[in-house]
Amino acid sequence: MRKKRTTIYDIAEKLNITASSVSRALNNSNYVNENTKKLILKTAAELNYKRNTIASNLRSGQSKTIGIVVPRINQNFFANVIAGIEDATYEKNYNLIICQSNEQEEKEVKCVNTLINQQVDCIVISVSADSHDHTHLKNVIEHGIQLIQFDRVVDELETLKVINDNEQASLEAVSHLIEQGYKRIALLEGPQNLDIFKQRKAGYLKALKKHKIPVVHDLIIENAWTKELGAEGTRKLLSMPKPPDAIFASTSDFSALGVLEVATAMGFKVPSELGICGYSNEAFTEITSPSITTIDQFSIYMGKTIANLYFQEMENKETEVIPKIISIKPKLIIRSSTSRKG
Amino acid sequence: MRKKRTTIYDIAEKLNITASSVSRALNNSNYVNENTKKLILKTAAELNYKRNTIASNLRSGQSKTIGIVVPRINQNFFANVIAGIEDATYEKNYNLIICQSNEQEEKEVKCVNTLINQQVDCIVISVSADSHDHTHLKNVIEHGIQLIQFDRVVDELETLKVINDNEQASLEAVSHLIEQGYKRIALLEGPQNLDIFKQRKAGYLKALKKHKIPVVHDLIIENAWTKELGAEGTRKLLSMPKPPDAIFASTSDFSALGVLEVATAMGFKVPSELGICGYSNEAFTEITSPSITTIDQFSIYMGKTIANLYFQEMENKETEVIPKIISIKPKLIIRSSTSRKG
DNA sequence: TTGTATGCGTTATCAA
DNA sequence: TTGATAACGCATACAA
Repeated sequence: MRKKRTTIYDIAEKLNITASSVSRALNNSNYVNENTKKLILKTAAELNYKRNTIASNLRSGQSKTIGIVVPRINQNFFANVIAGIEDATYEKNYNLIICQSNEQEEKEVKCVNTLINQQVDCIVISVSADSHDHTHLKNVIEHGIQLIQFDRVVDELETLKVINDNEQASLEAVSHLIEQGYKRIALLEGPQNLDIFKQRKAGYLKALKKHKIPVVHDLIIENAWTKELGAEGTRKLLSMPKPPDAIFASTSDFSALGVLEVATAMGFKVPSELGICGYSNEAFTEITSPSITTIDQFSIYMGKTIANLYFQEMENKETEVIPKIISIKPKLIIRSSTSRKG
Repeated sequence: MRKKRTTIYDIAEKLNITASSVSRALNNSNYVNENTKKLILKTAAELNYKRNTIASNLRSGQSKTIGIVVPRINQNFFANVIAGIEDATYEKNYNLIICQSNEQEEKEVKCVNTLINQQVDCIVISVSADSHDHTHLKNVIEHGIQLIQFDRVVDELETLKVINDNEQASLEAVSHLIEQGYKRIALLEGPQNLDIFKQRKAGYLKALKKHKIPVVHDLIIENAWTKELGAEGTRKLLSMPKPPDAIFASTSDFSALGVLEVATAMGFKVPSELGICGYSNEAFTEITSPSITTIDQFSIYMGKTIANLYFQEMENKETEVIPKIISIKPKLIIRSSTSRKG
């Protein structure tokens, strides 16, 4: 069923020249007669010739392909980062191979290996939640493949990194809550083996300390990073004898949504009796009632940054000093769910 | 910087055998001594050998890669379809190359050509809004590459297709509105060069006809397929001397959201004075107030269906009759924005 | 069961 | 400016 494709030999044969000349013309080399070049290009178009990138890649030893591994493709943040990367790489004729780890280390390892097999030039990864062993990532480096971590990074691995300043963002969010007069602020935290969640917690603690508010450990709920878990944690919190007057869902807006739903169901008024702050600026946070205060991570921009970082690193090998870690400052988006003053 | 990778020759050399034996062992051929096979596999692991998929693909003439072209990666529906495809193809060790056309025909053509160059085995595409010429798609077929269209398909192109039954879904949605007592039902329609939007309009017209409601052309708003355009159309509709009592935003939930915002701002009560129905079951439709009635397209399932369709088609070449078009019946999700009866 | 030889389509090097 | 040839790494038909 697969018909034979036109190759440079077909073109050469038809024009009574050699494949080398055809190859040169197709690559716009200067060492071809202008007229034969035109003729070759014309014939190539007539024969509907398409370059065999695989053969070309095998010969040249590079694939012009970037591999991406994310926990889930269809999560807003990741989809946006990928879109950003695609945008920036498209112009340079790079391809993207996308894999999702489904938050499982085992699948993550398989994905990474596949990408190594594929001879990708660069692997961009945000590690999965249950990722603990990192030999597969070291392997990437050993194979001479550029490794760029983003968002969820493994700190001890010395690679290029593009991250959000999570601690600062959390600090600002919690400070904002305090300024709004909230005094018992609860934290929904994410898996602490992921640095991003550690940092968000650190920002929370820092804000409390800065404002001399004591840390109440009962107000910190572990592993509340889905809507359901967020809801569950909220039920617990709001049933306490002294419930919190604000909840910082540091894991995600989904978790914050869980908070909002439970709070509303339990008759707590938002924001007057309970302040809510999420994380990620998912589209829906703007249209809930009340709308949810959250933190924008500039995800598309983050993708573009990742791509450009790679290109820079390629171009100036050892000629320029390149920052190894790019930290993007997220932005606190203040909305109704935390606005009880002016 | 890129170190030399281990090849089958390195393994062969080390074990004093030939590359063919190594190749056979690595491919789990039966024509290798069990012991040497074990030895080879062990040595391969020791040397951190990774198969060069590019070379392998060049040799075997197939790439085990599926190319995907969608208007936007970070749109919920497409992200979900891709996630579904990834899920189903991952087990079979297929790779995905993802491109976005940004709704531009020119970029779509470039994407498709890149994928042809990459020797992908299959191209999965949902055409962009301004797509008119389809020679690039015919080209895919001419190159012996399996072409699967989904959602936004070009009808006249005889390829495998996975679609939603848009007409039926719209018919049900509008019928539901009528049953709820709405009498002047407006339609926000999408670009009519895309079949999906034609079909949705057809469903709308069919429902009116079925219930003997006359078509009022002023109630049909063209090209209202973003939140902004939906809002604009709604302002127009609700300013009419005889405004509609329901709006079917057949293009998307975003458009429906625009309707809801404008309606609320203009003081129309939803659903009592104005019914609203969207399309796609975006996550946010569940949490607006009121929640929005919409149509679920089973996007992840759609992705899996696409992948399985490809595998079936590959396996039973000419042995079985395969349906060329798979139509998935979307589901009407009735929520508050249209519920004014018991 | 193993080895030999060849080709997949392209490009780089060298010679003409 | 063009042509001949080798090489990228792997897989397979054929011979041994």
